[in-house]
Amino acid sequence: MASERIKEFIASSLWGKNLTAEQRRRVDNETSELVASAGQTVCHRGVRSEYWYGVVEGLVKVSNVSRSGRPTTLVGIPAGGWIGEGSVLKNEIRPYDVVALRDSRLALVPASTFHWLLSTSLPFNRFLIDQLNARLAQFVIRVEHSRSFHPDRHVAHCLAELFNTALYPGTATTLQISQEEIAFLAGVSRQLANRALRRLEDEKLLQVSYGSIRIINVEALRTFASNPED
DNA sequence: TCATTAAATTGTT
DNA sequence: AACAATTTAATGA
Repeated sequence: MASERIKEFIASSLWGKNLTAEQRRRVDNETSELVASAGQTVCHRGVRSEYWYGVVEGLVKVSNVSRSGRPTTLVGIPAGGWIGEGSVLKNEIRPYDVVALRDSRLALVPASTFHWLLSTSLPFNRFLIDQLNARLAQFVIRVEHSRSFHPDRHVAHCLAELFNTALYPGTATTLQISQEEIAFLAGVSRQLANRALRRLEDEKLLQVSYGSIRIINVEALRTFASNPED
């Protein structure tokens, strides 16, 4: 049985709020909670995907360590976001690690519950389509950026995605994250991330401080990512 | 509460 | 990648 905290999280989530009372009762019953401390791997690569994860508070990343030991972060998920539906849908071995970037609280929806929702709830399906579509758009833009070397734009885009209110309604304007992690997230060097952040601060799009950033204008950040004035 | 030290993060080459 | 500078957290008087 989920804690009050988790119940509230589900009830206010983009898909949970549209379930019937009966459906929500079942989800509440079957969802569990996981508290992860900073740096902890929530779910290891190579394990069969048993859960769909919701980020109640904190920040997690989906990452991969190459054979040569180089870490690559594919996507960051702040509070309010959901992750892991791809593997649960395909019932496959999880291809990536899910790691907590700082102390985080997660909601664990079992794969069986997930599939039941998929076959009974139209709003749930709608949410999944929106989520997958948003991810697709995110990666399409990334491919575009990877072909033209514009690290400032790219970092701006990655940050804007992190503050995407359509995907992560719970995200506050301030996020605790180091510049090093932002660099991993954007797939650029720390130097470039540092340079981009100060450029974006100059443009009054965000404010950087020790170990955290505050977004001042998400829309402008998005615009900057696609329409730089340089 | 304050000073000292270690650890984390940032700035620079 | 390496190093220096800065900020925060932890410790103990």
